[in-house]
Amino acid sequence: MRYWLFKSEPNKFPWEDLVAKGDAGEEWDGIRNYQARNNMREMKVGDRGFFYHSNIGKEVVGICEVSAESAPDSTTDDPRWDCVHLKAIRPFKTPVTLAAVKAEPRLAEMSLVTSMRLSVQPVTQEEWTLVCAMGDTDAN
DNA sequence: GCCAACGTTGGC
DNA sequence: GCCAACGTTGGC
Repeated sequence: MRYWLFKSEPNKFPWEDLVAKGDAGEEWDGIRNYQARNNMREMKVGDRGFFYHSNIGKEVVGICEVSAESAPDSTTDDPRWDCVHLKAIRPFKTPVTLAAVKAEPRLAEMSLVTSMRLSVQPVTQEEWTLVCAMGDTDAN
């Protein structure tokens, strides 16, 4: 299983909206960046991801799961773009802020720090475990 | 609201 | 294939 990080602006699609979708999950559409798309193409059903609120909050607020592998993005006719489906697993007990990530030397190589603008990022096992611990949240 | 970073587009 | 212009993202 691999780990990822998904960004969302909370005034467009907040964590609570993904929770409300339940097990049906949500198509993670609208990604128009090749690197982000390529990351989604590598995902398998059951992969886990952090759900990060950009702009407002700037913190990891929950854990989600890939519920369908990458398929054509239904919001466009452009065949270049496809995306996975996500469903919510559990919220973070304590959200982990970007400031906290930046303040942690062991997370200096995390994509959230090094590739700030990438909207779908890979996360290593070590980063996953550490960020979950910082958020007082079950990593599994 | 500003602006730096950076990805994409399109003229040449 | 280069690169300037442009648009978007996202932290501050």
